[in-house]
Amino acid sequence: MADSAEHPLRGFDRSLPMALLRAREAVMKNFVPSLRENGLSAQQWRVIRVLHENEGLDITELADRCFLLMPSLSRIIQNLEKRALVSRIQSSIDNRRSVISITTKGKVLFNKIAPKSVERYNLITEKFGYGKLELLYELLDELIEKIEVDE
Amino acid sequence: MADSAEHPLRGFDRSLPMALLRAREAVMKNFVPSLRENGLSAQQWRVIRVLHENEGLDITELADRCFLLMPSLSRIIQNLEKRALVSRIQSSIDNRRSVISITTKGKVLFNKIAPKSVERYNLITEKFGYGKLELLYELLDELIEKIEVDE
DNA sequence: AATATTTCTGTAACATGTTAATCATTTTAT
DNA sequence: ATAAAATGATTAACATGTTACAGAAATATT
Repeated sequence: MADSAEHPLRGFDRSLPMALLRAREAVMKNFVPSLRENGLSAQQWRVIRVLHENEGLDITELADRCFLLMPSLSRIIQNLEKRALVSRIQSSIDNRRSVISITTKGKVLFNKIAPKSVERYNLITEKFGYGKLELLYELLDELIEKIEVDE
Repeated sequence: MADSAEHPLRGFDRSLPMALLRAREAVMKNFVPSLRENGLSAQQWRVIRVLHENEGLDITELADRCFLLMPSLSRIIQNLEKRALVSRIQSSIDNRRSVISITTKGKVLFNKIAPKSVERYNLITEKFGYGKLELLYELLDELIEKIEVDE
């Protein structure tokens, strides 16, 4: 078509960031409360989850995988550390670096919550359709990829 | 297929909320800085934009259209009001209600920023393709709709 | 009319998002 | 070996996200 240059500012309801935000909220709805029942925020759950998948990460690596900025993660780790859900050990090679691991208590909590996450995901898959979900993933990945080329 | 019930917890990188968040970040990247140059956050821009489209909204209505929670919006309006970008008038019919409008100064700012938003959107449309973008919108809408049925 | 309930808005308290600045510890350059 | 630059992590400061609570005004109930 190549008529993209002629479109005026799209109505706010139809803007791409809003559509993505609304979809995300819809997906997360009804899962956040069950996290709260277990004393976790969505972001804290992300950290727990990533550490369960991959034990022993330095904070920079963890921030990258959790898609959290360092200042946020720094505070989150302090919080989780106080509750003994994660532990921190200083690297002997590089004194700047800390390595974070999930504790046994953290793993127990993970195993308690994980089934609810699976359940939620299965419900969405059922309602929306497996094929469409896969298509959506592909489109989102491609969108990100194309946007980030030379940017 | 109907095998949706058998999937274990998806790898974190591949979780739906994360995919949506990453896509949103990619879309917003390079637009937020140009907002900052004009002294606005992304949320403040949302409010300005919605008020420009639709002048004279009470705060509940505005929160709904901006997809912001009331406490956040309450603070944002106070901020924008101090800077004379929006104005508030008490409803004479219902003393609880405030009606918010964009000021002339707010409109000037909107007109300064809007072209950059259009430009950004056109670039994304060009890189990703108009057809795929429309497909993405449809999928996101359908996802939201199906999730929110009896929920 | 008096009371109870709902509605609109705001505040409180804490967690997170975000940019900038800081500090200590490497690593690199000279 | 020393100064300069880069790196890992934290803190500062302010805006926003989020749940709970509070207050005032309108509406419904009795």
